[in-house]
Amino acid sequence: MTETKIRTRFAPSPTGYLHVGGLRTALYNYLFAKGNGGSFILRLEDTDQTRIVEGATDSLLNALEWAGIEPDESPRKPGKYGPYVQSERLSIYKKYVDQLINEKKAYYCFSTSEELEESRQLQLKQGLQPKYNRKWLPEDMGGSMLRSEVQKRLDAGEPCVVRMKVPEKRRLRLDDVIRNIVWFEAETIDDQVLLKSDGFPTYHLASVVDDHLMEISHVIRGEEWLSSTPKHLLLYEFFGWEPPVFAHLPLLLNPDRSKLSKRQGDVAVEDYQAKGYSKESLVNFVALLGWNEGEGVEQEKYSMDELIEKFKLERVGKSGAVFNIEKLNWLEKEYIKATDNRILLQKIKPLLETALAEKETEMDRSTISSDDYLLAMIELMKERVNFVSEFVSFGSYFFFDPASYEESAVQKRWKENTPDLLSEFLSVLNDTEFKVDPLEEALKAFAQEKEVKNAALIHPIRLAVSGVSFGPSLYHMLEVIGKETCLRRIEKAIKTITVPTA
RNA sequence: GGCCCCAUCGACUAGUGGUUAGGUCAUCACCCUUUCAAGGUGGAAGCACGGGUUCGAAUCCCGUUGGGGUCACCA
Repeated sequence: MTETKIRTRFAPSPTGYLHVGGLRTALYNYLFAKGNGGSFILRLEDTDQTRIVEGATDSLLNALEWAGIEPDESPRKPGKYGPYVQSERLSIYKKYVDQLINEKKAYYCFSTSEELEESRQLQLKQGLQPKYNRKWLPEDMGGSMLRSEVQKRLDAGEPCVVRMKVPEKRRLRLDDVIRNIVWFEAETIDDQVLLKSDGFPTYHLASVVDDHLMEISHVIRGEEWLSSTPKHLLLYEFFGWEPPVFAHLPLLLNPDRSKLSKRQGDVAVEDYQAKGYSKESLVNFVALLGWNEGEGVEQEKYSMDELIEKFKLERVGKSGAVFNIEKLNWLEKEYIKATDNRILLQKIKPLLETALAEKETEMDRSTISSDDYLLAMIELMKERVNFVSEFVSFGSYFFFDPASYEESAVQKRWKENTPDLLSEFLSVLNDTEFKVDPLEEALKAFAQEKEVKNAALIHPIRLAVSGVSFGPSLYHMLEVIGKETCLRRIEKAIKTITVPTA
């Protein structure tokens, strides 16, 4: 028995950005292909000329590449990437449409959109389900329209479309990997347009023809396609082709459980990219929306390689999944904690350069730009940040003197005796080596001598040095930032902060 | 409205006739602690409803309800 080669595809239309739902669809197709020694291809469905958005193709390609989902083959010249493009294949579709017409499985239709609308309204008024009425069905297909009449109109160049002739009484059976058996009655299916009056195919025709010609073995797509699948099944039958295996994925939902949409938050991959999410966390997160390993496996973090190894189409669920950002945030944080400091360093450098270019700093630029300094800062901050960008924003005091002091912290921590206490402690600090242990010893000894709690020094010093009430261990922070800067900041704080009046 | 899909904690889910219904995120409490995190421990929280089938249903069947998708010369 010969195994059919696994081939999957992702077939977006270039109408904008890559939707996170699209990302998941692409990912599942990719994972399934890779995990089964198959190929994954990319196909641009640009058959609606009116909806094409300039730059959309590039943004789609970039997002996919960023996520690490790369197609295996390309119709372009060797060495150059590029997806299959439907608008470049019009003659192919035309050929197959002609075949269907010759075989009386499709027919020309000259109805105008006004007529169509009128007919729809009429049927609605009669309480009927609006359906296309086959006024152009030729006599040799069971209609009353003369072939010669059709030909005459065609010759006159009258605009027309081609519709498929859906059989009267038929039950169509879909065997879906995820949804099992689904039955459809042919009478509920309209005579779908296959070729539009501008000569472009509709999605239905183009995708069936392409999936066949490109030898796609598994069509893995969103559930929104489920109800048009019987049309596709019929087309495979018309052509005498073996249909691919279908798998209709559950939808991604808004928190209110409607289909995930703009309006209720970000839906574009590039939005998440811009917000600073890493590809690892986004891919990981989206993979878990509808798929899991099962059988008591408690793993939450998966690398792309692990996903390829473990992904099983059969383990994809049936019900829609809410795109819950909180878990994504948690994953992002997990990834930062698990990332090597040197890799984080590379991610932070460009961000820091931008920040330094925009702002004056009283610190030594060569020091704060040095790898050693940044690595030390990363070590202190990595389990406190939510995004890589926060190393620079929340950790700004590693690079800039505080421009202001957190109001509530001043209220709470800056007491009447604080300025005097700090002034005195300053000279102690001046004689202290700026290392964690000596700093801690010095502070505790001083507090004891002055008969104050450690906290009476710790909190004000943190405030003076960082400007905020939260952050890493004080002693570690002081050590990294260094004596010169710390002393300068404490002096400045003593002069600047006014004791709050109770 | 027709057709189709779906239904376990707030969210993601495990579970395929017998479980104290498990895990993760979020949440709450406590511990650790100079703060914030991180970490540790513990808690609250769920089988939509109604009928069957069965000795026994989250699990199988039917119905109800609810949610969603789709009904274009858009994909």
